[in-house]
Amino acid sequence: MSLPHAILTALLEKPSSGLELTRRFDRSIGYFWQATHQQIYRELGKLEQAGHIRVLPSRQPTRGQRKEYEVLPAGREELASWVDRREEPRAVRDPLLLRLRAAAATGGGADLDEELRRHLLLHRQQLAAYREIERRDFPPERRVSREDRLRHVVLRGGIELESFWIAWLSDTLSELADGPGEPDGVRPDATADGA
Amino acid sequence: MSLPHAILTALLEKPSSGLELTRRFDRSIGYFWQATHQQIYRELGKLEQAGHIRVLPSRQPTRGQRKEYEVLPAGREELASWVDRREEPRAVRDPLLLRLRAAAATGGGADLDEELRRHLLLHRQQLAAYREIERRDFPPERRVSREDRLRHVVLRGGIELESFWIAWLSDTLSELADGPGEPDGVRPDATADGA
DNA sequence: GATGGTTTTGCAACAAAGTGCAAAATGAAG
DNA sequence: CTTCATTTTGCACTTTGTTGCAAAACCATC
Repeated sequence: MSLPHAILTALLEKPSSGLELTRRFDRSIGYFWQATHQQIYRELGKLEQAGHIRVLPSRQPTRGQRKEYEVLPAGREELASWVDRREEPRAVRDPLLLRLRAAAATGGGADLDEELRRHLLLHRQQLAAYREIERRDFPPERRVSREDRLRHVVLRGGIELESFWIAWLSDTLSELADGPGEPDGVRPDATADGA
Repeated sequence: MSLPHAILTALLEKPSSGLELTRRFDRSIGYFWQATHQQIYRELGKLEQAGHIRVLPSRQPTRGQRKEYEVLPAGREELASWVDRREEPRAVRDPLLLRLRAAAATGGGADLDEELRRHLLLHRQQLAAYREIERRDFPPERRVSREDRLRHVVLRGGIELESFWIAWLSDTLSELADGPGEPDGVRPDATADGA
């Protein structure tokens, strides 16, 4: 539902071929909306048919030939109207939270800790990547344009989301680590069944 | 991918009919994984065929007749093995962040503020709901079971996620509010083209 | 005991997202 | 100039999620 808009945004920032778009979805845009090259090509086709984008230069062979796309006025308008639309906040839908709940229900999840630590590491790496981008692209300046501010707050969103995960994972690990505290007063010490 | 596991978890916590499950997906479980009743019935059918759950008592008419499901050992095992599986952290995929970026690209988004404030309100309400659940279900006690701890950290996850959104939305609103600061030194005052 | 509303279950069609695979062009190596 | 790997594009299939609608049971009322 948002993929076409993600693509329009990317193409507005810079006209690109399908492959370039794919690469850009592995960086910037993709940090907030992922897509494989297959999805992208499919959507490019639809957007072209809808008259929202067009192929840039001359050659028009069918396959294997690079095609650069640019956004047409209709596409820009569609994107602008999407921006102004009202949409309900996306509800949380996270498998990890669900898995913890399932662990509570089954009484299992012996080595959840390892998985949590693994996620913690990954989120730390992602946070570092975002911080690096912020350092590079948003040096502390006054008088920045509205556009720059928008891009910056989006990045801040990514940064704070990663920070949230890191904090939550850390809390969760320590909460599950100290004193498994069984309901019946049993104090299982180092036995591996704390999980 | 996770829906069957969400259902198994819910049924482990308490055997239910499709309709009861639907209601429970509007509360607890649904806070982390949403599903409509149609999805739920479809999935119940699959889970039954897979031998993961079964209809509880006697009557077996076809339609309109209430059916209570319970989890079978095979279902519990499937769930437990899912808990122990490794899964990559789910990447961020949020339309609102994307929309801000689109606003930067189109130069539009005149009344984004209103939408941001609306989301802020909704997240505050959700946070209040979570806090209420926490107050009711997790009074400050020592010696809680591992299961309770798990359920509690999941709820904390929800609470902190909502807190993140509230903080980010507030920051974003104030960042976009003060001095639109155009790049060329132009200071557009109340003119609506700040967007 | 027919009628009409509500509850509970479910099918069917569609839309969006994810995966596997291959065709046309391009370029390098023998 | 043939062969082979690589680049770029794209089709086809599958799964997952969403929406619209309806059938069977159940319940009340006339």
